[in-house]
Amino acid sequence: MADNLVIVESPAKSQTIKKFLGPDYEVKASFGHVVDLPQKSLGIDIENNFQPQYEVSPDKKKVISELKSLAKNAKKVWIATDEDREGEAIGRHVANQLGLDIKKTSRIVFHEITKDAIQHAVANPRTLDMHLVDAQQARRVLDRLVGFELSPVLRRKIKAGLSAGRVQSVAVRLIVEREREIQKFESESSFKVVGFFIGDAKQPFKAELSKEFKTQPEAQSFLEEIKAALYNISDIEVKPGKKSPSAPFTTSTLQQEASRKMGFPVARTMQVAQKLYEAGLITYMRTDSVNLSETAIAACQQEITKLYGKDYSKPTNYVTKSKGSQEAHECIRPTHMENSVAGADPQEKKLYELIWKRTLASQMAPAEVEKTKATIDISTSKLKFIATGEVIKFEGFLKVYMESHDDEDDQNQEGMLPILKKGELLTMQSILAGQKFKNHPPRYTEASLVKKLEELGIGRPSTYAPTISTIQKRGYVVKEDRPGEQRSFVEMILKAGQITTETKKQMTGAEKQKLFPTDIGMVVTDFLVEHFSDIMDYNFTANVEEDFDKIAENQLQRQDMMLNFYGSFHASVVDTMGSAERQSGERELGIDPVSGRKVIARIGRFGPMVQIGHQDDEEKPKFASLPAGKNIETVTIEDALKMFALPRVVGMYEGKEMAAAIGRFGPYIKRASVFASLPRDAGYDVFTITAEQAETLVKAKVEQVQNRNISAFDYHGKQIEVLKGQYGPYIKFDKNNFKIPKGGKDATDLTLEDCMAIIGPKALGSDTPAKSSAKSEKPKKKAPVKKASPKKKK
DNA sequence: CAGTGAGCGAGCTTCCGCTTGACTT
Repeated sequence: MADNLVIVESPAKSQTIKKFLGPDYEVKASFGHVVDLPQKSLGIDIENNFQPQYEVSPDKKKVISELKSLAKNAKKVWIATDEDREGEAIGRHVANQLGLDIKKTSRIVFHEITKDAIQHAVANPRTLDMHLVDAQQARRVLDRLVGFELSPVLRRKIKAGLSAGRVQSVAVRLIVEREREIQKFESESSFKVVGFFIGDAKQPFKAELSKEFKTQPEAQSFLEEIKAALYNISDIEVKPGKKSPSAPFTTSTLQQEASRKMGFPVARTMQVAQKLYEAGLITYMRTDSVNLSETAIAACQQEITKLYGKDYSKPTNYVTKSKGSQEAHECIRPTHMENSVAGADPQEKKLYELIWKRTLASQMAPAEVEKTKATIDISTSKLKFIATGEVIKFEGFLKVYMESHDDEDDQNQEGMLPILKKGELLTMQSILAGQKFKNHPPRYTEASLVKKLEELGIGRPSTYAPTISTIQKRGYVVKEDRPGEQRSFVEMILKAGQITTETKKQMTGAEKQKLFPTDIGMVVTDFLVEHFSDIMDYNFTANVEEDFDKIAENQLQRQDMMLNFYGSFHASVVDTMGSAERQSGERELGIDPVSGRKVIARIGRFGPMVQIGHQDDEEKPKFASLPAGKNIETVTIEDALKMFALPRVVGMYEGKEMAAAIGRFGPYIKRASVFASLPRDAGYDVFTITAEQAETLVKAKVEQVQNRNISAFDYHGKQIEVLKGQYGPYIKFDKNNFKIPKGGKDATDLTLEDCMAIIGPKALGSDTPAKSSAKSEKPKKKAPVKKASPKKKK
């Protein structure tokens, strides 16, 4: 039994540290927080200085009891949790649970896991910082109060199942406001003029006109003006420039780059990184620090020198600049720089490579470039053409890594220019004046939302991915692809003294894996902004963080901060609960020309919808769902009226009606009891699909269902079916599906006994032969009765 | 697989941050 027990947060870390400390030290993990507020109640004694009522988290009971018994047998316990607000609190809570004397317990910290750092830490212990712990308590209590008091307001005033919080509600707000900006955005177009020239070097190059024209006539008259012009280079400017590498990865920048370069959702990036971390291949993946340990810097230097030579190495220490960063860890980097390839599967390998390259590049020399700018005079105009080019003189870090950007299409791809001389006369090959449209602000991707949140200091590395998934789970936001629209644009070309004008078409506005607010998301945001503007303020977190810092520095008492915040907050909760009207996002679209009744869009019990008429009218209102891709704010009366035309009878097939409608799973054709989905991307439309097309779909579906059955058996009055499914044959029994094990019999050869074996005694269930036939009939009778009466009506 | 659409309010859920598995598909 070791004399010393060291407690850290992460089990993967404990292994490495144990190696550095030797046999006298046992290193164990707390697995994060060990106590928390109760899950199902507020757990804060508001009257009594907002005292939190912490309890051991259910999944940590085992951890605590194990630590307790180890601590009993150890001579000394060291608290080595992360050096930040949360880590200090974890340390305190662990010490409490183990019954240690807080004032005497040794607290050690390190920011990197190297032998030196750990040994230095052990040689310089301190005690737990209770002010820092207090700051964490303030953070925890404030988040709980906000979440548990706001969520019920939303459920009462908007819809069941909703939630609000300091982080998630602001994240949704960002997306809602961006969407409205985009809706409001009116794309202006202008005419950009590009000339293609050839000089003495006989190598064509292009140059842009220094001015854009607002209208086509302006652009056209310019082309007329220069029809017979001569061009010469009036000036050449050559400037050296530098490009520096980016800092090594933090959680947020890793998520952004993995999203841009590999298309990973943020949760996947974290899962894959976790695997790499657990395999000991990279450092901790939840960090806001860009700091590299000295040993890591040295390892990079060695690797760069070996691979590319000494000139490419430039050891650099980066400084973290993000708001509210706590820097308890290093940046995300490979643990062994000499391994340029690592990882167990293709995703891990790709992510590792990205991390390796980014880390290495961060320690490499800047790239040196030469920027050339040539000004071209036009003999018949005062305007000038400008040609720019860039030549890389020294690759530096670009040899390894090039960061990508969100707005790729805005970037001017600066290419090479041929050798040009001042005064050189140029031959104009052609001049192109093309209509260009301004783009609306981009919608957020998961990763760009994380970037924005980090800039605002909202959320932490450990919560970025969960937050993104929460706002989707709550139905505030959806991640979707949206098809673009066709747009026509004008292009004029001046060539050999002739101007030709052409109208071309292009696709625009297509979105891939972008975040869109839902109607619920918009209504909730509007409601919260109206009634709780301070919490919805983008600076709310930054402001409370200042207070937390003051608490940590003993310049502010936790109770004072809580009192100050809660007084006005709770008052607005009570006020809003009492006085605010129920919100449904109702919007009047217009008048139905047939009935003369109002057409409105609103959120109903089951989500957004359109309706004709009002509940209070004598005639009952008619309801329909919103068309795909529309929401309450964008739906038009035409869209709405179209939806009321469904289900639409398309025609007859063998004496029975075929109807087209849109259901939960998209558009479909129904004939008798057969439902056939309209295949996507096949150009079908529920409103226009013909009887012939519908018939083909129905026939195909019927055939598919017939082919699906391989065999069926009777098992005490229940069916065991062997079916052909999308992913191969399977067994269906009692509404459950069972996989047929590989390597066994063919699905077609399975007997009843084989099927029973696959289903297993547990799933075969209670209706065993042991029970009397009378008993086994009972549930059978009950079942259809239950089905017949709709379960929701009460 | 493919429907629904009110409101009261019992009873349940809800927050953010720190960590991994134990579960399904």
